[in-house]
Amino acid sequence: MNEKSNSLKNDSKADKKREALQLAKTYLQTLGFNGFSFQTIADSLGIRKASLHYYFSSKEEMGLELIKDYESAYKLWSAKVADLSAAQKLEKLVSMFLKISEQGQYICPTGVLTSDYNTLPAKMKKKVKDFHFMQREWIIETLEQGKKERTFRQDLDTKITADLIMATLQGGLQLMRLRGEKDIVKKMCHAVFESFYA
Amino acid sequence: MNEKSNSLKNDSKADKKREALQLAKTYLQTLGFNGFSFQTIADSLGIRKASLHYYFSSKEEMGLELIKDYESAYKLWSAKVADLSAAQKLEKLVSMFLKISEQGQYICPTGVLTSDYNTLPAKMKKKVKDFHFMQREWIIETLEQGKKERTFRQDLDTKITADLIMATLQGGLQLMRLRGEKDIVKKMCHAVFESFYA
DNA sequence: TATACTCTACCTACCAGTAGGTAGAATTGC
DNA sequence: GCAATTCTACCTACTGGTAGGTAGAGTATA
Repeated sequence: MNEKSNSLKNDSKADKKREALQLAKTYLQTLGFNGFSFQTIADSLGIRKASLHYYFSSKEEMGLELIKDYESAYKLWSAKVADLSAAQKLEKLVSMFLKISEQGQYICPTGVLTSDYNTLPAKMKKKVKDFHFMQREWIIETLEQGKKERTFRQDLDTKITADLIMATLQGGLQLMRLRGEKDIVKKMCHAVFESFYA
Repeated sequence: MNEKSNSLKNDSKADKKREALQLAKTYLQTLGFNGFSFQTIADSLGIRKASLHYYFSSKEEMGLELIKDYESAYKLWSAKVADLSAAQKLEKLVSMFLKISEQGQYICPTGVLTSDYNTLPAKMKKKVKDFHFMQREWIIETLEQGKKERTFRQDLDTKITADLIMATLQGGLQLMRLRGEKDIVKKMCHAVFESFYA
């Protein structure tokens, strides 16, 4: 009475919420936060819009969970690359963004949320900022690691360089969307990274 | 009945349309194309929403006129700097973006429209692309000018560098919005431009 | 009087969110 | 072991509000 019914029900329990969040991520990164609605997700999921409110009390809350998801994914990722050299870490960072861009019209979550920033609910604004500073901190630390490892120039301004990397990746994905040429982000990043080396 | 009424009415003739377009630009660059409505503009303008349809048959058409405006402003600007050196031209380009960023929460029009791209009407998508390629062409030519002038490195890849400049400016303004630090765009650009010189 | 401009009044479609209900599974009390 | 109850995972039907857009009347100016 459990083995069999489990196989039937297992996937339609609490991970329907996960499915919804996954869809929301797709829509967020392709259409922006104001570009999709509960209806959009409900239709894709095959349930009613009202039922989504069973999982998320409001769109704002769904947005907050979305960012929390991105954050924990980033933390997981950075733990996985923790033992690499600074140069390798940056290479992996670019790969991650390249993977985003490969999925067609996707752009990076922080980029979308920054564009939509002024229309976002207050709590989401704060979360977006926090997420940004988290990513920035990681890049700064990685650049400092590279200086200690003597692979990066000692006079590298890690803060400005971190901003530069973020802007390049964020802006790069957006150019990619417009032009469809998959390799421009890679080329751009390598043009930037060149100047780091000692 | 004319002298006096003129001073009162003069500005409310055909340039009411210009006023509307100016407001639309503000809203576009702060809230995105889906972040404002005819209602928003009508309220700010002190007229009814329906009256706006006298000037713009649809929001799509208003969007198209908006981009046309940006385009002609860009052409005017590039004509004005035509006689400068390549290095000076790039400096002026940065100044233009800095001026945008100074107006608080403004980001660059191409950046916004790229973020909203997938929700845009077809004709607007095409216009956005055209505008992008126009800007790109200008930067490529300017970089080539700099190579001829022997101020820029001869092995500079003008196409990739043009993309890099655009991504940096576009992404930079977006970081600015999030962080509020006005000088990061300037610093980032100078960090990039450094590597151009011979 | 003609035309330029703005209005009221309305439309349909969609938005986020709420009220209240239900089938069935899980848990509890005896 | 079985009935009473509660919880899960949805549902239908609706609210108030906004979106883009239209028809046609009213008003001002030349």
